[in-house]
Amino acid sequence: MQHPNILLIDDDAELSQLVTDYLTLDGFSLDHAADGIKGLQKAQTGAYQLILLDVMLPGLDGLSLLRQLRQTSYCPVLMLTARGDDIDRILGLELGADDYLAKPFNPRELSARVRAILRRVELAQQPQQHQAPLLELNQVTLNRQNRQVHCQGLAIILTATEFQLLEYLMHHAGRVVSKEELSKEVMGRVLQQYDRSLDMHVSNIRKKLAQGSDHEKIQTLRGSGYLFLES
Amino acid sequence: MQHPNILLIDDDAELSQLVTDYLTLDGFSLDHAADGIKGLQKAQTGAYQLILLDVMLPGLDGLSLLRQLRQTSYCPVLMLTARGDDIDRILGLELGADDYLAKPFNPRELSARVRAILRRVELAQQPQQHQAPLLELNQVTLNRQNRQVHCQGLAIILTATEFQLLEYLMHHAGRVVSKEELSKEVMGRVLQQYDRSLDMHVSNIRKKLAQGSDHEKIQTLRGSGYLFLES
DNA sequence: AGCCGCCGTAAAGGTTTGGTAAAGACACTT
DNA sequence: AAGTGTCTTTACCAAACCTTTACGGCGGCT
Repeated sequence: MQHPNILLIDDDAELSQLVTDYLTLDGFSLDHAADGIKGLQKAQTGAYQLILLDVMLPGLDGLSLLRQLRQTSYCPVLMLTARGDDIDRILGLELGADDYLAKPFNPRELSARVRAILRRVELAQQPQQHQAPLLELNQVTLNRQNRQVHCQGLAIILTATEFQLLEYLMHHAGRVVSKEELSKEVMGRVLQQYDRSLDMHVSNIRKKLAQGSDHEKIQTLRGSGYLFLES
Repeated sequence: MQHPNILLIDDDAELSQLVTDYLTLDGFSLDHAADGIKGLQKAQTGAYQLILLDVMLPGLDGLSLLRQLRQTSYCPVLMLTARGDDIDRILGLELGADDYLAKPFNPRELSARVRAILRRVELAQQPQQHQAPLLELNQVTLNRQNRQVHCQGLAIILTATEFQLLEYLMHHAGRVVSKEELSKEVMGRVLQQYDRSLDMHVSNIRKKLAQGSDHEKIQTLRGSGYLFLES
């Protein structure tokens, strides 16, 4: 990657300028947002390889922003904290920050951490490298970039889970995907007996897709799983 | 792979228990070693699909262990580091760790990274694809991917059990397969006296295949079993 | 020929699976 | 505190499925 795009979300103008200057010198492209609302909007465009996020923010605090962002994006996030912030909470259970740095920090250390995260992400993503941003199959168009789905031109509004589920099915179109696999890969948990959550999501997706066309798209193979039909 | 085996090498008993519990819930089989020496011995058995390795260890530190392991094994390794460890050195060129995670970490992130690594390894091994997705014999085409069966171009709808049964017979075409074997392998139980279930399934498969062609495909060897004819 | 055991299969019976409405749980928003 | 959107759980139902039952055919054996 030649010039990784980094989004800096911080309301301290002086610090922001410093960070921007330093990281630009190190070969990164910086973009900046000064409050949480604008920051979230920019972050959700998916245009960045990494996000530097201040915890203390006007508009929308860093932790809330991260939580919301995580519903739609796995973009790596490095948190900028004040000394004394609850580190455990930031990196802890429900939130998925990748690293943190306490202010005031040494710009060289920031740069080193940024590079470490980017290297890690690159390693982890090598297989999926060339993932098409657009899936188009059986009258259904799924756009990974803006997370929009259309069926015969009609916009379909899906929830985060529904989108991921449909994405997984379409990505493996023509192949039967077991409910176990779906549960694990999409919802991140092992399918338990009597867990009907997955069925509900499929049901809801079908209902929504049916608005655009009455042609069956997701086939049930009783006892085996679901299959997205290629036509 | 049903339950990937993971070896955890860490001397922190509490953390080890936590990780073991969490990953077990996620469908992994965990084994544990509390010091570097035992860890290396276990790792070298080659019984694991992935190794979680703490850097700070009694007996033999994680980096040395990794170096020694790498002389004989390419098993993927995820390093568990303390914050502030020299990430560059861990992931760097000479040592072959696949990823790292700084303590304290989010168990969910650990699980996600574990799955990411396993997926990557699985992808890399796919070229050898031991299971052909398509079986084609005696005018019958059986597609494992989309679970479809055709006979002379005509689509045949089979139930899950029927499909598995036909798959097994076709996979062993030209050899007589005993009813005991079929019952065990396909329906997962030993054949009991007066159990006619298997016969019924065969009967139903025959009936469905007959829609596509009147040529006999599954031969009965009275007292011995069934045989899928190669032509 | 007559008997016995194995197999084919129609039909009946019982079980499992999946679709879906509705209610609950949870987090975030106003 | 009430409202909203999302995910999960509960509950009911129908359909699909598997197994059992029952009867009949056929082959080998005496």
